[in-house]
Amino acid sequence: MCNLSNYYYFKFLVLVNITYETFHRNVIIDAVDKMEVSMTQKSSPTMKDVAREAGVSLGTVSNVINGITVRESSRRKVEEAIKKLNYQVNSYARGLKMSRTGTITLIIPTLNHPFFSELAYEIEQQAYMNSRKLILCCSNGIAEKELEYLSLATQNKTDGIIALTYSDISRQVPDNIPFVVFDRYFENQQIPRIASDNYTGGIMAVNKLYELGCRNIAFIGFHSSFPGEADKRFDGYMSACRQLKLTPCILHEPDDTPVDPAIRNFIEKNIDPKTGSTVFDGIFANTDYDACIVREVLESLNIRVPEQVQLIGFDGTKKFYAENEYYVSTICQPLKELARKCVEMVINESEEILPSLTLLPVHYASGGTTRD
Amino acid sequence: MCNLSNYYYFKFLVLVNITYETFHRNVIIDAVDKMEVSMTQKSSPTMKDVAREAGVSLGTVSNVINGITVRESSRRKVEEAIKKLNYQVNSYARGLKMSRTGTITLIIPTLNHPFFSELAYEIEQQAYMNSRKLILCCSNGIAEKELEYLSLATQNKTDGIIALTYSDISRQVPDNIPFVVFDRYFENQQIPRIASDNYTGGIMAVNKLYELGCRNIAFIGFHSSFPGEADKRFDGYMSACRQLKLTPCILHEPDDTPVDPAIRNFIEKNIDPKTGSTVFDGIFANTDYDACIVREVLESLNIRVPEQVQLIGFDGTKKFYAENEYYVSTICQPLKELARKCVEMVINESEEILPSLTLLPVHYASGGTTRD
DNA sequence: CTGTAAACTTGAAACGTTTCATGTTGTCTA
DNA sequence: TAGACAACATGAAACGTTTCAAGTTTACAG
Repeated sequence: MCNLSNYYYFKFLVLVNITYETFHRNVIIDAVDKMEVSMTQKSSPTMKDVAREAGVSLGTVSNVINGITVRESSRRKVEEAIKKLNYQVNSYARGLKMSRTGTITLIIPTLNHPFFSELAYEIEQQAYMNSRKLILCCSNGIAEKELEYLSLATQNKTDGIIALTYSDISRQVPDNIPFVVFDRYFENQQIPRIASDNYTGGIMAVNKLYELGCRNIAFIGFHSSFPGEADKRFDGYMSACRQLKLTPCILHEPDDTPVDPAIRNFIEKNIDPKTGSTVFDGIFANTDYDACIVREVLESLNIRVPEQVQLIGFDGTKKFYAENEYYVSTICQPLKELARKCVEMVINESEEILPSLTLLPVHYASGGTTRD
Repeated sequence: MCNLSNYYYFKFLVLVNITYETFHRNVIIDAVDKMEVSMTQKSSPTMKDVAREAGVSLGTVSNVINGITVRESSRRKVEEAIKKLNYQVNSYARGLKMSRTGTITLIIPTLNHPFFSELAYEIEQQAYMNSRKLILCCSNGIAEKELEYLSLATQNKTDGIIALTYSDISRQVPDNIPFVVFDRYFENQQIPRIASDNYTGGIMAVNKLYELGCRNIAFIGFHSSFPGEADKRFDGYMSACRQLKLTPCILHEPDDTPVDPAIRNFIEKNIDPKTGSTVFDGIFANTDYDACIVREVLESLNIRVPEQVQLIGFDGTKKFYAENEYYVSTICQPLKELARKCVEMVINESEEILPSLTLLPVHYASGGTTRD
């Protein structure tokens, strides 16, 4: 029974015209099992079958499949047999023997955010281009789930792990599984980390706002309790303010703060009663997510963006219904390149020593919340 | 060499204080291999190791691991040994023996659309809850890639396939791999299909617009050349118009038409020169994607939504920066339930005959493009 | 204390590959 | 034509599980 697909099962019922109940009697089940063997060739053909069909040995078939040189005549016979039997390698047998499985595991909080989903998408595409399968694990940022997924991954002898977690799982990663970390900053500094150049991005945002006329630039952001490269955006902001001799004006709370009220409160506190506008004329928001909320709050307070306040976010989140349009003006992370780097490093075919930190350049893109 | 992580490799170089070049001489490589064996215990412990450690037989260890009853004292010994050796099942060996791998393969066009990414997310969560791993395949809707992914999946002996494709791959699916299809309509009608109740959704949209005062309701949509349940939205629209005695007003083009110009053209053609507004006062757009573009076009023509024209889309696409807010008023597909159904049916633990079509109910949600 | 049934344990065989020492064939030289 | 070497083919062993027939222990009734 167990190996019959439902479709096939259904066909069989029709064919033999018996009821479901009768069907379950052992006698009939046996009959079915036998039929199955003769009708469909039950389990897929193996290399042995191919070898027999082609009249060569197991080793020769293996050589053909793995592209090892084989006499032309043998190769042809084997290839014909493979086609005839519709043979497919059993990658679990291969995995067992080789202890290489051709899978990469991605541990990511969620897909319900365009940044994560796009990153996951790009990583999948890169994995595909490198003939790897992608195992997707959405941890929701829950430490226990992160660990559980990790141990699943090691159990499955995955060939590499790409992680974007909210807890330090590096201690539990076996030495022999390649492991790269996106953005996050672990205790074990030897683990290769990949991120955007957030620091430069922060500087870029402030400079852009300055260039566009802002002289009073606020920072709005929420920091995770778990350290990562994204924290550098704030550092970039501070550094640029120093450079440009601007007075910082900052909302920087832990990320368990309710975002909307905090932003509203911060903005209201900074409204100049004389002008009715805010004391700042530019805002650098730590993420596009924050920037979108900032914009909504500003609009609800009848402060016009970008006329009264210009706004730059971070991430490069694109409108889902328009290729290449952004929800807000933003510093774009190079997602495709980040994905490529992650996959390349986790595969690391060259077997070189990997840099412990790889930063990729960001760029600015206008999204209507700035006057450019 | 090959099994050393880079981290470990690096440590080793430091330890032994030799140069990279020297390192590659065979002699030294051998030395390393030997060291590795003694230093880290190279490959993970196997059941045999556990059995030896616990002083029981292989079969007993297997029984403990698989929750088969075993004498209490043996169980304890085995569990201790497992902990001590940090044993983990090798799921490739298990997969080989059982020809069950614990994986579900999802073939989906992309993650760069909130509908797909949310669906993928929910399916992953369901897979996790059923102790399955999710292999993600983004085909970009390219037929060849769909087939390639499919054959990868069968080669990997996946336990089930959930597909949302733009070509009929059903013929290539082996009989013995459970297969369910999301939305799409294949030639082979025995394959279980899962979708939202698009027909009712279409009716719902029209009724809602009618309820809100519209008496002239247009349909705007683009149909794939590959048939699916989503085509029923249009049927629902037509049916509701008949019911309510409304005159249909339709833009329904193939989906390779450039969307933006088509919509602009359609709308402009339907502007009443007297009022400056459109002849229709309500629009049902086939997807939220279309609806968003419709809104942008309307706004660019200075037609106000929802004051002059009310607009309902389809899918239930939420704003990425606000839980439970929609980009447009919409008919929501029950993504979580759809995902649950897909996984449940592809696993089909009860081994029942599966319905060939499962439709799940949709519901309306306001998103600011209607006057409610 | 014995006999018997029930409960548990044992280890060889099998799953479908890859590997590799050994065997076979073919080719070229002298 | 023999000898030597290269090229290729062969199939048993191994990878780490599960399974299952056969063996051993335990519990309990008489």
